[in-house]
Amino acid sequence: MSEQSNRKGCTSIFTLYPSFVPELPEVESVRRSLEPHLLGHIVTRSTLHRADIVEGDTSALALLEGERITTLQRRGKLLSIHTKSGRVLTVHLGMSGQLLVLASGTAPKNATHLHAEWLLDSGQRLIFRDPRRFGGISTHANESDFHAARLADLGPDALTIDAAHLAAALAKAKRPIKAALLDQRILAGVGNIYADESLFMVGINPARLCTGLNAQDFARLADAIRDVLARAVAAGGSSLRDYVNASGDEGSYALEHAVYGRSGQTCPRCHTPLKTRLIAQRTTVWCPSCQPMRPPGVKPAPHRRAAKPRP
DNA sequence: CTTATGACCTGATAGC
DNA sequence: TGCTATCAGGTCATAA
Repeated sequence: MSEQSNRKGCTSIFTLYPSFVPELPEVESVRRSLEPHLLGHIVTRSTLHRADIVEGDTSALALLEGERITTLQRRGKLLSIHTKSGRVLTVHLGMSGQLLVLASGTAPKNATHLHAEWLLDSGQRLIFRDPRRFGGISTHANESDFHAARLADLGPDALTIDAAHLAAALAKAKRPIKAALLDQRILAGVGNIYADESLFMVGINPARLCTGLNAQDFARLADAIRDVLARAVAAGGSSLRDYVNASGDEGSYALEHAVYGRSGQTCPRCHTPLKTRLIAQRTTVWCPSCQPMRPPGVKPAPHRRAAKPRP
């Protein structure tokens, strides 16, 4: 698992290494940690080392050179940097993306795969590093272009997902609920980790088809998604703060996953051996006892006979 | 239209 | 020891 490898030390004043594959909580933690270093500052120089990680205009201006950063936003797993003149630059961390803030004159410990960097008027440098290059950057001249190109196809943010939207979007979907939760057009921010965790929390089998879920299922699922993400944001934030404040230690935080990454172990709730298989091409772990294919008390629907024509 | 699948990419790890 | 095979997964293009 790459989560350990992502937590190596660094000579920067701080590093923003997500403890896990970046999903919504990790991106939100990065966003919050970057804010004090970026907001109000001017990009004095932008440098692109790999043009193919950028979608859109790759000019210095498009890469925010000379621009003053006003806000850092996030929708799902997508981070966006907004400037006073209205330009927008997005960063998606993909599988292995990192955003590093370096003090003047320092270099990252691992200086490979550095694809883009921004020198700030503070002297600090912001660096985008992404070994696997599943992540990337996009540039937009204004807010409406950014919205049309990047936000229009994204569902509402998973941190504030409500039951009504979930039910409306999925009630007629003929696919496993887990596959639907991974679909960023339905809701933005849930990946493989939090999909499995949320489904475990509400006792829904990840292979169950959306059409088999009722309004109460969607309501409890929406509650669980918000809850598990909010708790991860809080924990991830403290982890990053620990790292910044501590003397170089990586921080002791490790989120307690109930099922994710626990293949071959037993359910933390009932101690039944967990099951593992691929759903939507992703490793999926669940408890066959806590997450039955049929909810308790529900019997298979009887076959319906054709109505007899009445004379 | 909806849903499914392979490709992309590199680092870690297991096994020989 | 060094080599090879396998696995991880977010998103996109393409297929069914």
